[in-house]
Amino acid sequence: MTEHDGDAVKRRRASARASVTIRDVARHAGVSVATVSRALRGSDLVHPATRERVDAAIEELRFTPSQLGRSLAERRHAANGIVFPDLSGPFYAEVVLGYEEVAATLGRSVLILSTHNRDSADDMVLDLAGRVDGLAVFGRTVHDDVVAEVVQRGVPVVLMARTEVAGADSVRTENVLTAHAVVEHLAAHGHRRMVFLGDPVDSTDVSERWTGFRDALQQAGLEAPEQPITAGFKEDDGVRAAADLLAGGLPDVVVCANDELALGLVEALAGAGVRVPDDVAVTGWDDVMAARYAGLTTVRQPMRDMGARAARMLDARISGDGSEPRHDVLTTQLVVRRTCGPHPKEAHR
Amino acid sequence: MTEHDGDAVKRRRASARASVTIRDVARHAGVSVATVSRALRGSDLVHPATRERVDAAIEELRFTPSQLGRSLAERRHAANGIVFPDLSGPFYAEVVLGYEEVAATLGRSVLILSTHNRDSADDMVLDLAGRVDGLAVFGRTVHDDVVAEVVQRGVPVVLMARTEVAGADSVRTENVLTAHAVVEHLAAHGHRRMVFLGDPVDSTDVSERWTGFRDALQQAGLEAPEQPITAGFKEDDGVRAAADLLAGGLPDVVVCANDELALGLVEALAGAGVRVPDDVAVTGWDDVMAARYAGLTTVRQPMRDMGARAARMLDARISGDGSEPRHDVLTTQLVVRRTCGPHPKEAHR
DNA sequence: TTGAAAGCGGTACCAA
DNA sequence: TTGGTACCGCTTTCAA
Repeated sequence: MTEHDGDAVKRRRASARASVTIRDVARHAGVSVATVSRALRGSDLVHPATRERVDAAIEELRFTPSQLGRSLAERRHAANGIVFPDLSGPFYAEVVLGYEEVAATLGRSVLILSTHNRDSADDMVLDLAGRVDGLAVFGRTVHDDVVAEVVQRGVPVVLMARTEVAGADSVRTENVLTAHAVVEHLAAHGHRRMVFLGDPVDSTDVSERWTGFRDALQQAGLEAPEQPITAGFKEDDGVRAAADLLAGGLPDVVVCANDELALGLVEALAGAGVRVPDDVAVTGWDDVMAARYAGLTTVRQPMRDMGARAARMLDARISGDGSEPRHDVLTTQLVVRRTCGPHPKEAHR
Repeated sequence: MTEHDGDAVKRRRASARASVTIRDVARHAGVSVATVSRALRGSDLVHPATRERVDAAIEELRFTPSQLGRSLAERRHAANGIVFPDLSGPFYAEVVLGYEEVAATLGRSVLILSTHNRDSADDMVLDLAGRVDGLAVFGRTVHDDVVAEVVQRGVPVVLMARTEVAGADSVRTENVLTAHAVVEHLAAHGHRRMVFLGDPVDSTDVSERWTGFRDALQQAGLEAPEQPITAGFKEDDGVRAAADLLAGGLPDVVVCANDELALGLVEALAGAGVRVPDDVAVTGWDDVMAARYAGLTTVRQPMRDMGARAARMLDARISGDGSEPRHDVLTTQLVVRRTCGPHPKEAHR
């Protein structure tokens, strides 16, 4: 009776998901699970004839090894994570693209998470850290101590577009030199009164762009505003900013923290009858696709390369590279188009 | 001696990654692993005092439960996958966004994979299927039999922008009606000779857009081309198409399979001195951000909603919904801008 | 070359 | 309320 009950339980359990396990294959092929495992891994300690029997059994039973069992035994996930503040906009897609491509080539799956600055972001990232062999973290997503915690747990971390944290690699793009280049270019147009639109508190990138902008103005002997005009990252933020600018009087130039902001601004200004660049010049940052069609002067960043690099750095760490953390800085370049004003000598594109 | 060796081995193994396990916590708190597990799961069969001891031990040992062990025991991954042909372009990002957002809310991680029409795509998807509780597959990524195989294995699948496969849910956007709307709108402009740019073989979407286009022309009593002008999905493909069109003689309108193609075409035509829409009208499909700034007349699709819906469908299946497969069709709408020609009566945007 | 068995880190049933 | 223990599915010694 008891025996019978036990059987019933066992059967019921098993039927929960009728997955074929390595034991089924072993039984079917008349060998041990160890041998099946070896055959699976392509070990050369398996007799050809045996291997054939195993392969036949695998085929017949349509067996697929469980990643979970495998990962648990191997103590590795064969997966990497990537964390973004948000996935919207044309900007992050490129980073993911570069990252995923490299990770896939290296045989690692990619887990993606966007925090949407939710309160639970910290927990979500910690949870994610428990599912991967390495983690890439973009910008302002979680607090430094969460990053530190992940590092502490032995999960390699690479930071993207974010200030360094002890024990983690990082990749970012150059901002200060390019901010100078932007200002110099605009000054060469004869523009004098320049303002910066964007919130330095939002990200390391914006912060660097703002200070670079201000310093460049001072170096050029031009009047630098005390403060940036704070704004978010979206087109709507640009639209709102337009209203404020119109109310407060237009400068010669508005240097925007990113393209979406700049595009929204240009659009709204145009809607209000202000001509860009005749009445006011505008520049962006990122060089998203829409910037080309809007003729927006901006700064190009190698986003895809950033993703790819992060994936490779992570791979090195996971593979046991114990050297000092690396901090790569990718170069960016000014892309001159229409919104900075007429430029007789420079080449358009 | 043997004992000593065993110990050494054990220690070496353990130090491979000094992770704290539930057994360590149990020992530390002076309880059984079962109790720790219960405390972890928030079971109310744990005495408050005991729980406190367990919590203290967890805290002290900085214990984090292993997702792997948990998943293996629970026989679930708490993760979903999503497969794309490619991640580039402003288009897919929106789908991922909608998908990830819902999945995250439902407590599932998201694994992302792009196949880049690699030969190994089939294997990559099968591998991915082994790491998730459900899979969303976009467009032409893998063969139908791979999808069938995944379904066979008991992993719920939802297809996006792709023809149905037995046993899988699907979400797609409406193409035929909108193709008619596009043609009718263009005909109202007085345009007569219309051609279609894009390759129906590339995707179900393009195929439907092409046949809808052709049928609409016939219904309108206009001459319909026998064949589309084949082209890929990128701006470059549009640039190449421009050269061919210029060589072969311009039609009144070029209806493009997607926006990037249309934008590349418009750009290249402009570069060749052809005025859009005066000399030739152009329309796209997708309504990506750049389309707004280029004034491209196009068709808007609710990409984010598609992703969100796929995630919810998957959730229902994973949760045991055994009803007949659902096939949702999302409505799309014509967005009239400049590139279709002057339209005195309609509203711009 | 092969097999037995001890893990990997949890969960949950059964008995106490 | 608790503890003992048998799994979950695979990998990898160790011994034969």
